[in-house]
Amino acid sequence: MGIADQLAVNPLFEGLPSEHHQTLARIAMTRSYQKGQMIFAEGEEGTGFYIIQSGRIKVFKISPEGKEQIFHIFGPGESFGEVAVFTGQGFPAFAEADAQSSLLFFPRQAFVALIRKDSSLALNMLAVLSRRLQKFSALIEDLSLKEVPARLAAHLLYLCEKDLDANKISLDISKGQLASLLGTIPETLSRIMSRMSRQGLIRMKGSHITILDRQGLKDIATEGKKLT
Amino acid sequence: MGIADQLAVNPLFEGLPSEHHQTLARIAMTRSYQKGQMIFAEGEEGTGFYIIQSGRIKVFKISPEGKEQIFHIFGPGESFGEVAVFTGQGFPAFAEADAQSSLLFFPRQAFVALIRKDSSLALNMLAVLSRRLQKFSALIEDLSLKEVPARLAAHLLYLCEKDLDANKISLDISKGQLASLLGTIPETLSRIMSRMSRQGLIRMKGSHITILDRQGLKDIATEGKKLT
DNA sequence: AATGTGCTTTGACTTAAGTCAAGGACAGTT
DNA sequence: AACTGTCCTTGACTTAAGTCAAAGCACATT
Repeated sequence: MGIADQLAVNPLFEGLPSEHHQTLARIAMTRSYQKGQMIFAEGEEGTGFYIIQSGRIKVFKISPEGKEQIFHIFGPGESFGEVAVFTGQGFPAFAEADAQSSLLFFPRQAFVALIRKDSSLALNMLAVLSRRLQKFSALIEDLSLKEVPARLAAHLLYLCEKDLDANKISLDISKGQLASLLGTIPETLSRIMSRMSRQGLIRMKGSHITILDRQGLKDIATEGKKLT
Repeated sequence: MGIADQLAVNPLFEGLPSEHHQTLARIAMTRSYQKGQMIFAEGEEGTGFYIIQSGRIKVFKISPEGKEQIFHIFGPGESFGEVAVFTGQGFPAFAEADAQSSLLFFPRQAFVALIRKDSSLALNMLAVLSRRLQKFSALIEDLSLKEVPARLAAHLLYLCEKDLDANKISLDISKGQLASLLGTIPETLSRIMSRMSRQGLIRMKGSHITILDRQGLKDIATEGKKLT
């Protein structure tokens, strides 16, 4: 499959005339990254943005003490680094390959020129950024208004909806990373998971989690119900 | 000053041809709100967005226990509620007038039609949303990686830069609201402020704060330095 | 000046979550 | 099967920040 065909099925570019897909394919550059390799650093000038062809990218910040908050882990078809394109300021966070990854890089100038010509592309981009803003709102809400058990419960329910897999989840990230995604540390996550197991809400077996009591999790996630 | 003239100086609309300012003025509707009146609720369908002519608007979420996290307090010239316009989903938070306010409401359909015709408008909107995303990133970072003294220090330095007022700040919101903006509660904020006073970092007199030791605050805000 | 209402501060206490340190489990390699 | 490194779990302890309750202030109104 050529690059233009890949782009045609991406939410950012769907509904565009196919000659625009051609143009996009021409301005895009393929870049490969090893696991652990940095893609950009916080503050670095944003010369363009990325779409993931394959692999997985972690976007995060680090505290002076070295603690890491993961903002998002992006997979194939998703884009990141757009914000710097439109603010003209540096990247607001770090990005690192979490696995061997192949990315498409879209240089800022060329992309902005294209957006000027195609208002559908602009609207698609607005939709993508708006959705990200919604996600961030949810994360802020979680971090400041909810405790870790509630965040974990919500996340498990989310995973299980996404995978549609009845109520079996297999984590595709390490528990340490999950902790960072939820704004906590591995020890705390571990303790809370075992409390949930003890209460019969979930069953854990390595990276496989089965949800036993969906309603119970929902109560913890959204009502203020406590995990004893 | 007519509405079109106000719009011409708004960051969202600057650089647009003046006939577009006319069109925008025609589709905008003026709405007035009393202090404390709700503008929209979380989940409510987003039929358009708002620009503030005068007054002040608080955008926030509430936990099941009733604790409130303020996302942002918007003043004249700023816009809010755009996200729902582009995602087509409900508003992601509550908005309430924090003072008697006069707003311009832009209905979704008409505004999207205009964005289709004017790519500069689209780019301006992309810049506005991108900057908001940056702010949210900073808030997430603060909530998960920093303690309250660091957030407060950063906020004081921010206010003092904005006002340019050497190192005198006069809070235009209540301390309770400041607490909510920083993701904490009034008691904690109060204690930390008095610790900062005792250490000679700031002087407090009602809602007037003087920064005495800028570098000391900076160390607390960005380096991991502790407030004893 | 007196009264009341709504912030703000202070004190004593509780609690969620982080730290530090020691074991376990597990996967891949030799 | 034994080894090694990494990740995960558990326990004992510390700490930041939240809760509850009581004053203290300050400003507006009568």
